[in-house]
This record gives sequence, structure tokens and C-alpha cells, in this order.
Amino acid sequence: MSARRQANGNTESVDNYLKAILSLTGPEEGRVASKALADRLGVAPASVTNMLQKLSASQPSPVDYERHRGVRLSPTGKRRAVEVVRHHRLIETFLFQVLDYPLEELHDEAERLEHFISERFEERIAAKLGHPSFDPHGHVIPTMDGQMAEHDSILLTEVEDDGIFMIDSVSDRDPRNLRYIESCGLTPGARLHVTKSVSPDEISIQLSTTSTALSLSREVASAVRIHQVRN
Amino acid sequence: MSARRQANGNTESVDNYLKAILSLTGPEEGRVASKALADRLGVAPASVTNMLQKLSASQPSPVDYERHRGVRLSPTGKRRAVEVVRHHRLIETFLFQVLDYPLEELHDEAERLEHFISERFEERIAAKLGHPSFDPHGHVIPTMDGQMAEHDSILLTEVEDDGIFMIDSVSDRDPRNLRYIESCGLTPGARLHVTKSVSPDEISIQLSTTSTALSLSREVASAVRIHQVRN
DNA sequence: CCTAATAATTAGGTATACCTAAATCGGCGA
DNA sequence: TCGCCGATTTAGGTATACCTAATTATTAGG
Repeated sequence: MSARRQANGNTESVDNYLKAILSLTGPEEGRVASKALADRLGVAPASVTNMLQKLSASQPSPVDYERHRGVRLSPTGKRRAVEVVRHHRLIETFLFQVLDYPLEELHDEAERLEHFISERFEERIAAKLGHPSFDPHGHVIPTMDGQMAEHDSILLTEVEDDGIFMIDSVSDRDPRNLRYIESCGLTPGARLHVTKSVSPDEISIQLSTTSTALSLSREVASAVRIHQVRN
Repeated sequence: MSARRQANGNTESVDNYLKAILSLTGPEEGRVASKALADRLGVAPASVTNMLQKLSASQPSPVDYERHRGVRLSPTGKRRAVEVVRHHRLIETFLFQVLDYPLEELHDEAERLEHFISERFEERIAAKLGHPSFDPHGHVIPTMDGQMAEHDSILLTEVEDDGIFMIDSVSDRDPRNLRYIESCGLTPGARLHVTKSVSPDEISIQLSTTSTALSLSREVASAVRIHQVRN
């Protein structure tokens, strides 16, 4: 035995696989490759195959998996994955608003706790926060019944033509990155003027509020999601 | 691999063993028997032996264990056990005061979360609560530096002579019991008159506030800790 | 169309933390 | 003092979730 099981019956590990599959599945609903999962989860490809075979055999299966053809969430798996995302984002919002955590420490704490809180805890912090729709990074918080409103935002690296954009969200995966992004004033809601730079490795932007010009590396820029406001 | 490791390097399971040893070690600082640990943790005696051997061999060892002679916490082990208890009691206080949890749901949630919160989380909820000294059940919350003030309270079942007592704390281990105890008005701070009953299985008490007389079973009464106020 | 690189899978191990069943130990009563 | 009984330990297994190394698929380029 060992390996703690949650209310749901899943282990922490299983939840992490489901969450990873959800986030690697684009809006196009395609299949996710084992290698992509392995990279995301930081485990060996063989471990992914093992886990997918196990999940695939379980009843009811949270995934639709075919040898050499990648994996996709079943409705069951998607329901759970979305619930874990809801937990994560509610916890981040709670840590930020109630416990005054600094932005870049939210992710790691939420990542651990999301697997272990009860439905009651979820319900109570949601109530305390007034059932928020967005977390502190600008990500949509799925509703209790599993609806996750889709944003049609693009990555800052995907901008085709110069224009004025507004920041929707910033990725919380890398604390160092996030800290830098925040220090530049790039927070959800901020407006900025984007100029396609000559260098393929950098993106030039200008913040509307401060009129400061900035050059961001591809890596940093890809952590920022935006939508166009005007040309 | 598998089995999550905390900041400290311990697994959840190890923490639970340390906590159980701490709570089974009376104020007399004696050794704890394997059987007692097995019963407390709900595992087979053989599992206890296994774990104690493993802990005993680790460096620095959290326990002082000798074959057939029981186990005792080393200073290292005691430090960790007390920290986990601090986590548990702070979390309970937080759930009760900030998230309005009902008394009898505190324990289970805290029992899960105590292993996974960071030092920052601990520090933030302690600050939010004004560094409380007692949890909602009346148990002392160890300080940050591991001091745990000792209470010289006795169990309600240990009363020798009739008299007036004040409730120090109630055990949170069994939610059903706790719910019943609470419904009788037996909360920390309450005063009551105890009369040694004729039956060896029951204890008669009378609450000062309501003047209601009650008979408690041994099991229920042993969940209540008190100290004498006068004869 | 075939091969070489990359992806994926299989085979065989490790560590944690449980379990049951079979010894073995230790202290108490006859 | 001896034997017995309960407590403890040893021996041997299970399940989870990882790993590496070896093998097999797929696919893209020549």
C-alpha cells in the first residue's frame, strides 16, 4: 500500500497526469504525446507509458489511450482535471488575498495543497473570496460544476502585427520568470503597445501606463497571454 | 520512488509515527511499545517494527529504538513531532476562526493538511490569528521554537473525589464523540461539578451554567481533560 | 520505398509502506 | 525454575510509482 488517495479515489500522481494532459491539450482537442507528458511532468517516457496503461485499464477510465497514438481525457478524467485546476486557482487566490502571499510563491504552495483539500475547504474559501472568476495571475477559475470559460487570448510571442494589447494572464510555472514579469509591471489588465522586433529572439513592447520601452526574451514573452485592444 | 517527501525530508508516514510516539509518551518520558503504536496508527505490529528499524538506522535518527524494549523520540524526532502538532493545531484554529468550520470537522482536514503546508503558510496563519496559544479544542499550540507548555490536567475519568472542575480540553480524535460532547455544552472553559458515580462504567457530572445533570460513559468522559477549581 | 532518427514500449529493478504467517522473545504464574 | 502467552520480530509478498536499458514503431528525408 502507501501513496495517499484523495476523496475522489485518485492518487496525487494520477491527478498530476490528468492535469498535465488537460493543459497540453490545446483548444483543438487533439491527442497528447507521451514525450510531451514526460517533459511536462519531469519523469521518464517509460513511466508515462506505464501510467497511461494503468489509467486506461481502470474503470471508469479517465483517459482514452491508444498505443503509439497518444492520449486524451475522457469526460470522467476531464471532470477531475478541471476540479484540480479549480482547487489550484482558488487556493492561489486565497493565499494571495487572505494570507498576503507574494505572487511568485503562490504556485508551489497551491501545487501541493490542491490534492489534499476537501470539498468543504474548497467551498469555504470560494465563499470567503466571493466566488471569484479569476486567480491572481489572470487565469479563469472553473466553476463548481466544471465549466471553464474559454479565453481567446494569444501568447505575446504570437503577435503578428504591431498594436495595442491588454494582458489577460501570466504563467505561474516559473517563479523567477514571474518575479521578473511582475517587476516590469506586466500584470493582468495592463495595456501595452507591441512592436514586432527585428531580432527573432526578442519582442519589443511599450507599457501604456509608464511609457517605458522593454525588450523581452522569447521565454519571458511566452509566459504572457494577451488580447488585442486596437491597432 | 513515490511517497511524497516534505520540506523536512520526512514522508507523511514518518511524521505520523513521530506524532503517535509523542502522544503515547506520557509526561513520564517512558518508552512506547510497538503494539500501542500499531493500535494508534491502525497498522499491523510488523509494520511498526519495520518502520522503527528504518527510522532507527537513518541519520540523524529521530528515534531511540531497541529490540523488544520499545521506542522513544530523540531530540531530532521530538522537534519534528512538535512541529507537526503545531501545524495541526494552527490549522484547526484557522479553519475554525477564519473558515467557520464546525468543530467536529476540524480534525480530519487538519490531519491531512498538516503534512503539506510550508513554513510560510504556518507563519502566515499564525500571524493572521494573532499567534494563538490554544486551539479550538483547548489544546496548547506549541510555539515556533518547539516549546510546548505542559498542562497538569487530568482525564475526567481519573477524578478521585467529587468537586468543582474546569474543562481544559476535549479530544478531537473521534468526530462523533466530539459532536456529542459539544452538544452537552462540555467546551473548554466550562465549569462542572463531578460526582463519582456508583457504576464503574459511568461518571456523573453537573454543569455549573445550566445546572443540568449528566451521566457520561467512560469512553466519552475520557475525551475530556479537566483541572480542579475547588471542592 | 527504404532507412535513420525519434518516439514509444517492454523488460527488469528500486524504494516506500503496507500486509500475513511463522518464528522468537520476555516476563509472569505455577 | 519452567513453560506459556502475548508482544515482537523475521520472512516473504503486494501495490504504487518511479528508473534504466533494450527493443520495437512511426515517420520524415533522401
